[in-house]
Amino acid sequence: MTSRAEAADIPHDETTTPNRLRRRTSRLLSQISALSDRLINEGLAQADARKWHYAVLASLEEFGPGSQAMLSRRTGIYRSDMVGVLNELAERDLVERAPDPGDRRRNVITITAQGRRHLHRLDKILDDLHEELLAPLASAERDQFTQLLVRLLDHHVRAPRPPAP
Amino acid sequence: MTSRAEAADIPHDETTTPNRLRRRTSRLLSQISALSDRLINEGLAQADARKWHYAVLASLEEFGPGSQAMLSRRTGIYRSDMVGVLNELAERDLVERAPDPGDRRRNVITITAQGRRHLHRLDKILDDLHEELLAPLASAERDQFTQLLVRLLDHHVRAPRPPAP
DNA sequence: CGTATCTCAGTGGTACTGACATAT
DNA sequence: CATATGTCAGTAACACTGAGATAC
Repeated sequence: MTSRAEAADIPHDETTTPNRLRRRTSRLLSQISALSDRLINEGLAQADARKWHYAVLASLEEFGPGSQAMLSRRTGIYRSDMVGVLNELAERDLVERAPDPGDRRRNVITITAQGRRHLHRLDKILDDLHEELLAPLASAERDQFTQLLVRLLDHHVRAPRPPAP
Repeated sequence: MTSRAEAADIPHDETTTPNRLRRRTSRLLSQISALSDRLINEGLAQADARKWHYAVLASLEEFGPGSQAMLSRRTGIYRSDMVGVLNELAERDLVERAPDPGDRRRNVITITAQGRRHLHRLDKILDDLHEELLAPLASAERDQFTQLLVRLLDHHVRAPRPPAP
């Protein structure tokens, strides 16, 4: 009698139907983000890396050496968490941490040759993972998607709340 | 001398420039998702609610009463976490939890009249929060964005990994 | 028997806060 | 003095695992 109750568990294709539960953008975002994070972390784990490793190494290669606070702003990692990430990277000889002679509060973080090689490996891995993540989207749609995300992020990072005039 | 070093911390408008760090979709996703989660949780907190509350109540109103396992599948909340969410909702008299006479393993969860009122309040709040979240996007772009998210989620939920034929 | 349900206990990574010493 | 930096300790919510008891 109740044996058929399970059939309707997950709602079927109703992408056109207004469906509050499925269409709340915030819900979609967190579900897909969780999915994406899991995918990326699993993939990077095979190279003994985590996603923060990539963020820091990429930032170093693109913008050059910098202090921990600067790296923190570039990558979005809190500066209290940056310490641990840099510890891991330094242990693996992927970055070097040296005191800044010009400002003795700071450390200057530099990517090593080994760090560069590692970064390029991670880039390859991430290419594959993104291919998997974005599989259902055509190339133009992927660009569109990325552009929309960039605009959202820019808006909120630059104007966290409407500034008081 | 070093006082101007901070000026270049955060890269400026380069949405057209290929920028590995900023354009990795997975990074954009988790950053925006974190942002969105914070926004939504702050907003819902003012109504003594959390996002899971909304998911469960909305699911109940749209699809009717159901067991905890069914709710779990509908909302994406793990069965083990559903227990706590339902405890909170039941404490507030927003749902009722009664044993299923037809299957004594199960509880039947039903939304109460008070739960419905609460849900509608949450819906209003969420409308405003989404307005804020999606502020930089035009209406058509919001729909586009949502559609892309839906397609991504559907793809990965229905085909977690390419199914063995 | 195997499987599904509800529950609880616990883990690990994450975002974030607060505080401290040191230096500018 | 106020502010910036690197560090550490700790919190809360979250995604997820595992196991036990009960019922199918």
